[in-house]
Amino acid sequence: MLIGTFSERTGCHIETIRYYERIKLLPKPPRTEGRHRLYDREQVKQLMFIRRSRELGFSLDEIRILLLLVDGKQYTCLEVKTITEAHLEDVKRKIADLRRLQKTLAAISGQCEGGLVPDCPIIDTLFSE
Amino acid sequence: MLIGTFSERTGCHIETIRYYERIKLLPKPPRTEGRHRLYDREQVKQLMFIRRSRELGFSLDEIRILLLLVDGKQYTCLEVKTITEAHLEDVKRKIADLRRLQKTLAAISGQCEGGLVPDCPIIDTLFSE
DNA sequence: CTTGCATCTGTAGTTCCTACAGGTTTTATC
DNA sequence: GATAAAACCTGTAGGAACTACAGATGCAAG
Repeated sequence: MLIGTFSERTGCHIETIRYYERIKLLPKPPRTEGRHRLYDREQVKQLMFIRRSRELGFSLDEIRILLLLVDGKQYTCLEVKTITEAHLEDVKRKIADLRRLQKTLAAISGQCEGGLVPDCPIIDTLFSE
Repeated sequence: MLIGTFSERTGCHIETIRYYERIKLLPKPPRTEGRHRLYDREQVKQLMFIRRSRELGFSLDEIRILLLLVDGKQYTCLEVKTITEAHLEDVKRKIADLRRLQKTLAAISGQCEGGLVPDCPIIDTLFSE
């Protein structure tokens, strides 16, 4: 598949795909005779993983490590354990934060149900020190 | 409290705090006679909210809107419903993605338990098309 | 009163994209 | 098979969200 289709399937802009290739986050794909890039399904999965991880707030460097982890063979067992455990903590915290945000948003939306504009400082009870 | 303490309590770099003030995400704080910034607990909450939202992948513009939402009185009831509902969808998807990531990481970590370096392509079954 | 640390303003650099400009390749149409 | 439109190419410049100085000022302690 050409880069346009690849872009559509992954929801990733064409420019971003070329950027990821430049910084070596994605491997250099084979080309057609006219030098157009060619991708397959395997790479769709990989780019989806990258895109979603980015949306979840992981940096490209963190994603680079995650990809190597999932790929296996780049790290020793101890390193794998250390890195995954750290990420697991991070992921748990993010889930907890998102749940709280979800509740707040639902509460705000609910208050509006009756035609009232919400005015209580809900934020106070959330994301506090 | 001075900006140093404020920075510690929120986990936000001093430069970032000043940057947020410059782009009007944070209000201009009162100053001491020597022009040093003064913050209170209320602002700690607000900045924590901003920081965590950023970690969860929201843009500063989205956060600006979230802050106005939570603050009330900036939007009509219909606007509030529309915006919160859109964000709720987004939040739900993020939680689902994080859960899958959590499972993957746990699986990787688990495989290592026995001293084995993981080598199966777990990524294939996750974050696919 | 001076030494050292925190803060100040301002600017330049980094990361992660995003948007052209100007040129080539492919594909659809006549 | 000519040609026009769409998709692709490389390269560079711009934008968002920080981050890291440099050089000056404020302030508390010895």
